[in-house]
Amino acid sequence: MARRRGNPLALAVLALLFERPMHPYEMASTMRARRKEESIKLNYGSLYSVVDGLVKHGLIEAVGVLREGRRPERTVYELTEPGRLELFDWLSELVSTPAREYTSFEAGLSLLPVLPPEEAVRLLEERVLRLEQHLHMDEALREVTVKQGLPRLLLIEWEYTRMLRRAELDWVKGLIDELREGTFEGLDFWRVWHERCSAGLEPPGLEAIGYVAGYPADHGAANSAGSAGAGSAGDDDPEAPIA
Amino acid sequence: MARRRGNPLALAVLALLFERPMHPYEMASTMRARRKEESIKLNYGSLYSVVDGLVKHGLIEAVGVLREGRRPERTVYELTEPGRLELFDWLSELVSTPAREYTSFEAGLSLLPVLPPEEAVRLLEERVLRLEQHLHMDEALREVTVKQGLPRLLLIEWEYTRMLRRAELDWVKGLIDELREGTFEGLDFWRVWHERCSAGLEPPGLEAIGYVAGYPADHGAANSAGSAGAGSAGDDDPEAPIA
DNA sequence: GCTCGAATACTCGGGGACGGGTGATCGCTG
DNA sequence: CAGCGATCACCCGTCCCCGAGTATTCGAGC
Repeated sequence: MARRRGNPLALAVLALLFERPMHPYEMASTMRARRKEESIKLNYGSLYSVVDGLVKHGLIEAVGVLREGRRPERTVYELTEPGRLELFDWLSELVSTPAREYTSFEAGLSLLPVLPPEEAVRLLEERVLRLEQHLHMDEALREVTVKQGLPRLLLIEWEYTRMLRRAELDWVKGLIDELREGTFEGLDFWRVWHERCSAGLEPPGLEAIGYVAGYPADHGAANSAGSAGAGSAGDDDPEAPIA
Repeated sequence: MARRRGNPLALAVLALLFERPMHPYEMASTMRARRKEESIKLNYGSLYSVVDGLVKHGLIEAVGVLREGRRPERTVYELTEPGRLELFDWLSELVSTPAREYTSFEAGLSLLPVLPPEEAVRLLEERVLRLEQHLHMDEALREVTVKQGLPRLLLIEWEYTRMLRRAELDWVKGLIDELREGTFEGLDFWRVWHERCSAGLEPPGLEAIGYVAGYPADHGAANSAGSAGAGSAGDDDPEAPIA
């Protein structure tokens, strides 16, 4: 009971069984045929464990085992009533409620100051190229798929991701421009800070540009006491924040 | 060697140690102070295991154990030379190379046909509301943070996600409109398909709209035997899924 | 009729993430 | 000075994920 909604693959399984009973391998094939592995991560290891999980929670159940020719057995599953409810409930949640997702580009951006500005620009330009390539390939693949007769209804997620990629592309281009033109706020601080770090020195704190404490005002006193520790000389600022 | 680049939290650890030696708990505090937990998933369980992993691969090493007052011991780590290289290499990859990411909304969209169209619209509208709320809260939080003096350089990732959310918002609105106006291609098929599934019948195949086989042309012959809709034709089908 | 490759159907063991503990200490208050 | 809550610092058991492997069988071509 009260199962943790983890892997979306489980939802996909429920959705497939909503159409008709299937055995796991067939679920995988169907997902492939409909290009759903593009939007829902699929691999066999996960598939079978996810199916087991659903059985254990009573959301699906085995309806029989077939053997055809002398192929291995195939266990066919069907949706139970609780499973049907879970399917609608879970899917509703996914659609109606934006969830915090952590993308790796976001992670990269948030650590960007670690790189020297010039290097950052170079890498961002590389990203632009790659994004453009991906967009073209997507486009091509999409045309093929549509020609095969898959209706738009079954490809909305493509439109979504395509639009996101495009938006990202534009944004990155804009960022590059700002960096190139030098209109990006704090660029000089970036450079200085980076040089000192690379040299193995204590980096300058944010005081340099008006930043005072590493903590929001309300945390006030409580500070990770001994941060000064290692190399730096005795100084009045025991907690040079970024330092 | 040849370690698998998994959790971005590991990268964040490397980045922090690039500035100066720290003990794990301090890394966490620093990330919080800089609002990095917004873009890189942080929890203590992962942090300590990630640190262990980095030590095991020789990318960081313990430089000592401090005890201050009579607090518990704190093991302080520093970056090794291989660690420094890995840091730059990994970060470069994140920035320069777009990676396939699976978001849950994408998963939701790709299974959307499971819901009746009216319900889908309702849920999408809910999403619009929630997105707008989030955007406003972000905006507010951002203002506060900026007033605390965090420079733009340390908040680029916010600009990125904000822009993404905005783009999503617009897109969802557009989709809703199309569905409401009935200009969305295949809407009637959707309705029919859904009703039959709900009634426990075999859903109509895609032949109804010109789609022929579950597989792209080049797979040709090999078809997961029953995909064409067992219920419809006379049953020469040897493996009608359930009995 | 034989071989090669692709498809079928699943198994398994390692590894990593995660969340919920667990003490111990510090500061404040009555 | 006793008690209370907040903070500090870390550990551990569980669950879940995943990718590589395996054994079989069908079909196409020579």
